Amino acid sequence: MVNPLIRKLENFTRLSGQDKHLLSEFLHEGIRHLGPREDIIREGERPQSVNLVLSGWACRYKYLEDGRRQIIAFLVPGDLCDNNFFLLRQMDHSIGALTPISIAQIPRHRIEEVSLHHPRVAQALSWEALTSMAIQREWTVSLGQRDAQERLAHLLCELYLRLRAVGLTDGTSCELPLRQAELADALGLSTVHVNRTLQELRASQLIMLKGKTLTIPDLNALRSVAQFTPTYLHLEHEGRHLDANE
Amino acid sequence: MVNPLIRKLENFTRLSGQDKHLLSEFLHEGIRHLGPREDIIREGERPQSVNLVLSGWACRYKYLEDGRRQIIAFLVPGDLCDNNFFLLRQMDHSIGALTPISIAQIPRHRIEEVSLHHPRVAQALSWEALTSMAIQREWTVSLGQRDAQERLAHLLCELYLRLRAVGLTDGTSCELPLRQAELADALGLSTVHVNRTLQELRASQLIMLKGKTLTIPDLNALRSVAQFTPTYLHLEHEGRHLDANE
DNA sequence: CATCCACAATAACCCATGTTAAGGCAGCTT
DNA sequence: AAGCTGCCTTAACATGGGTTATTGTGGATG
Repeated sequence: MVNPLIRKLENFTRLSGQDKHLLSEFLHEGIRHLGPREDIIREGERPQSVNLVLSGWACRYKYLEDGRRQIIAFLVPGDLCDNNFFLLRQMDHSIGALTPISIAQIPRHRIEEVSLHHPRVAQALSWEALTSMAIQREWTVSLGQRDAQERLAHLLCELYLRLRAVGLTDGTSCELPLRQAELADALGLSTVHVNRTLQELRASQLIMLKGKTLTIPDLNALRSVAQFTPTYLHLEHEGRHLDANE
Repeated sequence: MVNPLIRKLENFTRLSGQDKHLLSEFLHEGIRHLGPREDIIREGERPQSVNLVLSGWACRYKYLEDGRRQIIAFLVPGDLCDNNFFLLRQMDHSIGALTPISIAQIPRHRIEEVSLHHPRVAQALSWEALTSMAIQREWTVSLGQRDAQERLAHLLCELYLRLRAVGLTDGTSCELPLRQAELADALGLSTVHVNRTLQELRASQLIMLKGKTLTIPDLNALRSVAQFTPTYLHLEHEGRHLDANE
């Protein structure tokens, strides 16, 4: 298994052998394995290191006092959970595993060392932070303006492209190890309505979803339902252009 | 007028005289004055510098094809509009002025220089980026889970505390130069419903809002309506604790 | 000082989505 | 193989908030 972070960063820039070596050393410091519903880090804790998802899915989430839960972000292989968060006194949200997951714990000093002495890698890590902000902004747009069908279709497009960027798609399919309740908490909808909306997308032949496998037979069709524009993922660098259907 | 960025960063850390000197030099490079509805930077452009709000209000926003608009963030004095965005090929959203506004254009090389040679200032700028991400996450929670009254109350608490952090409150009052249509686009509600909800908050004596002045006679009361917890603003550093009513 | 104009305030009606409740089904467990 | 258990599906009904339309209001302008 190649370090999915390297794979992801190569969507932004070419990395030298030395850069990759540096990044692959991130893995040697301590790998944790967690099961579904276990927390990687919890609201209120003080983060001391940076967690990198190697395999499996996780999510940021926050509970309100009365039990409502919002899933704030999904984290897939190659995603950094909390880059730079050690600057803060405490986590303002929790991060939990959704599937069995393995994560590398990267000690703070390694990150700081890289950002001091390896500007190219530091830049790539900044790019990863910028795209995760861009994704958060796009979620704001979805939750504020898009209706249920657009919102769901938009999320599925995003997840498919993010997985493709780290080599985790297979033709027109990818894993989608989420329960409808988790989709609901991410989309700000009820589980019942997520179910209805999935039925609609299925009926329109826009998606197939059996078990934990999602198939998008015609990505452009789904994109147009969602008004999805992939720009915000910032996956194309100079001279390289993404064909969303490729 | 003191550089509001310095004022803001001092909520995170103590800055030396030299640090402050460095930061105040950010202002000398080019100050732009824009009127309401003028854009600071537009979706699709390639950012070449970093914009700092000195006075006035701005917002990030994005239009969907059919004219729906989401306001993604409000920017008040001391906020950096697009720190590090020059790493990206293009803006994935626009930033526009809401009031007459003055902004400093900080050239890319100044920022890079600081992050290479002045780690304390670089850390402070990272902190500012981390808090703006935290605010974005909290907006995700609001849009996904909170009903209209909670959402509005939450936003007002947030804005009041952010303004207080840069010295722009006066007792229990602050400026709120937003039209109801802008609140609506930020909250994912219709203008009609924003109006209804403002009436409710007024009727409950939770806020007073005449002209462009907002008064929150009892911040804790408004906080409890919103289930507002200020942690995510990360305004208290070691040894210093915020009294939300102070 | 009359007229605009942008914005705020209300009212009447409607619909997308929430809520509650009741099956259904597949994969474990004993 | 019977019975759980967790999740998906569906139905009936309720409601928060949207839509459309009209009126009010205060500050700018000729």
